[in-house]
Amino acid sequence: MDVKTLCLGLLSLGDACGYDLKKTFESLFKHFFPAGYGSIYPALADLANAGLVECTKVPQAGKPDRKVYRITDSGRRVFLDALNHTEPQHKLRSEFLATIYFADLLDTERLGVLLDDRLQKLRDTVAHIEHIEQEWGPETSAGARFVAGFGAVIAKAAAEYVETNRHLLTNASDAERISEIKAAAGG
Amino acid sequence: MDVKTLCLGLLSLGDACGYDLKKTFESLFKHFFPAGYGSIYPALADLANAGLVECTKVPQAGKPDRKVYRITDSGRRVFLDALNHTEPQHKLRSEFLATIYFADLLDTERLGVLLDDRLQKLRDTVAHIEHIEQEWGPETSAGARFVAGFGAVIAKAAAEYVETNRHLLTNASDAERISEIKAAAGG
DNA sequence: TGCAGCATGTAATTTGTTACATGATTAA
DNA sequence: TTAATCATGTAACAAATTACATGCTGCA
Repeated sequence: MDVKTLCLGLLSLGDACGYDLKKTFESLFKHFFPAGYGSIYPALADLANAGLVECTKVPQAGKPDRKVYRITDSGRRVFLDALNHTEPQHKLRSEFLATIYFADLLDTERLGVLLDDRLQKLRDTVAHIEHIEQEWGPETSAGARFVAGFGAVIAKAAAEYVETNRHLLTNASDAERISEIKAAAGG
Repeated sequence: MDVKTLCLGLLSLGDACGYDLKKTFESLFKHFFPAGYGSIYPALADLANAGLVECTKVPQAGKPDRKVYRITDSGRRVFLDALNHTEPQHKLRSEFLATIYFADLLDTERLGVLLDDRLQKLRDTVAHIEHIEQEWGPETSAGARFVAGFGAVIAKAAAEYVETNRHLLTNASDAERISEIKAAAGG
């Protein structure tokens, strides 16, 4: 599943132009499947080229034509097929954790900033997801709700972990750190 | 922070050849910063080319020369600099969540398989991290322990979420699903 | 006056993945 | 005899990011 396939999937829920899709990617999706214009516009062009979507140009005053895409029957089939016959991956790539791995090479101040920043981002994530959920009506799909809940739970767990364990990286001497961490692991 | 920089960082902890680094990437790192030979070997070549590491060839019987890399002073400086002057990202790309978002397009059986698979992978992750932690001696860095703990906590939280909420995707009628999810969100 | 929002894209670059290519040793 | 481990790489390909390029409207 790449950006192209996901665009196709989003179009299966309703017509949209590239700008609209970008907004969708900026809501819930941004937390687990980010994409920018540089991926979305070429994806739409490819999909149209393959006959999986159709494009209608809507003229606008003082703006480029709004190119509204609609999924075709063929597109629906292709998306269903992708959904059912590919094993979905779940990939994390954390420069944050890689950096923290080398915590003893960082000075205390820098380490504090990194942890604070991450914590802030995690809290922002939770707040953003909860905000999105509040705006959802009763028609919202179970899938969307499940995914939002997943994101919120993970971000909360991560934030709590950072909060309760950051002192292990900064406070104590090496010997103290180790015994504390061992004790924490046992509980 | 890319694979190249991370290789440099790992070499700051001790000399290694590409094969050794791959094993390191297959232990804890695989859960938050995966890399294959196709990234590691070119990375080492680049680092050597830039004078950030030095390479010593150790002849072996019936095997290619073992190319042992050692970080240089310049390499250490560059790594320290990267660690201190880049804001580390934390990127998730989940085809799994994207697929689940479209749960209502999946038949129950397929959905069940997807959830079971993910659950199994999450449990494998927890088991693997705990196995790694058991083998660690008292000299293990606080950074490594923090990162391992982080990974384990997140995987556990994810597994628990999937376990306790999967029925929302499969069991009930649409109307029942929605009220259940709302109730769960409130608690 | 300046910035955010609407609306489109292209092109270069970066990065990583996958497949290919080789080959001895050792344990089950 | 078959698979895993050790040990090296290259080359083609896929995919996404970033920077570039344009330009009107409406609000503060």
